[in-house]
Amino acid sequence: MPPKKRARVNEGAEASGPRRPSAAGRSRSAAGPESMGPPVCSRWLMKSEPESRLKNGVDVKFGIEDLKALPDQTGCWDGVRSYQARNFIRQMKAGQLAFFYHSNCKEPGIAGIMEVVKEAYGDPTQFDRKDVNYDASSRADEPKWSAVDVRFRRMTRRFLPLSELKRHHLQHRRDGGPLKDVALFTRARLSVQPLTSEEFDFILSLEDKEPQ
DNA sequence: GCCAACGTTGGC
DNA sequence: GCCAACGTTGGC
Repeated sequence: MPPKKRARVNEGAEASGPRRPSAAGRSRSAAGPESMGPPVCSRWLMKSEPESRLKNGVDVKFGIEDLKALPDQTGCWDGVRSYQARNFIRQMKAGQLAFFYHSNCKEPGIAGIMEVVKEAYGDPTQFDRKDVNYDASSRADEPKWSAVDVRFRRMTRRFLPLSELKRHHLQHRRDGGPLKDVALFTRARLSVQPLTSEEFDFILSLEDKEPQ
């Protein structure tokens, strides 16, 4: 789910949820340089719906223009209600970049870039009875769901349509290119997805190329 | 608006 | 702990 309109300045007196002490992120620790395993992901793709749609009578529209319009161009990415997506939210580090992806709309694709400005904390909407994403089963002392704050960085120089990304994905599956395993196509319904910097950089390089 | 893919739930 | 039913996502 996309974030709400709530503006949220990154500050907040350390009201964060549980933080892993250090977790050492992805470090393959003592293993050799090339030990296999999940790729290191320090970039993200986050989906949100730019067109109006009612969910329980509430409009869930939140496109990149809506993020841009918030104070400090910063918003709380709340409402994520899938464990996989939540776990990615919890891995995010301040300063990391994410694509803003427009989903469930006339032209799905990547519209711009944002930056994580506040790391995971308890998603306030899970405790808000009036919120579409209220979760009666979540306990205040152990919030089930997490949110991050993100700040608009810039629009991509052109919109990068899903159809174009898919063409590259299919091509790369044949020739081993950078998008061969990209989560957008291998984990279709995941709303918060990890990207390697190789994937991120390749996608970004498309903005200066002809739509083709 | 249809429906495939896929995650979640709950009976057993 | 399996797996069928169910609900949701999201492209088309």
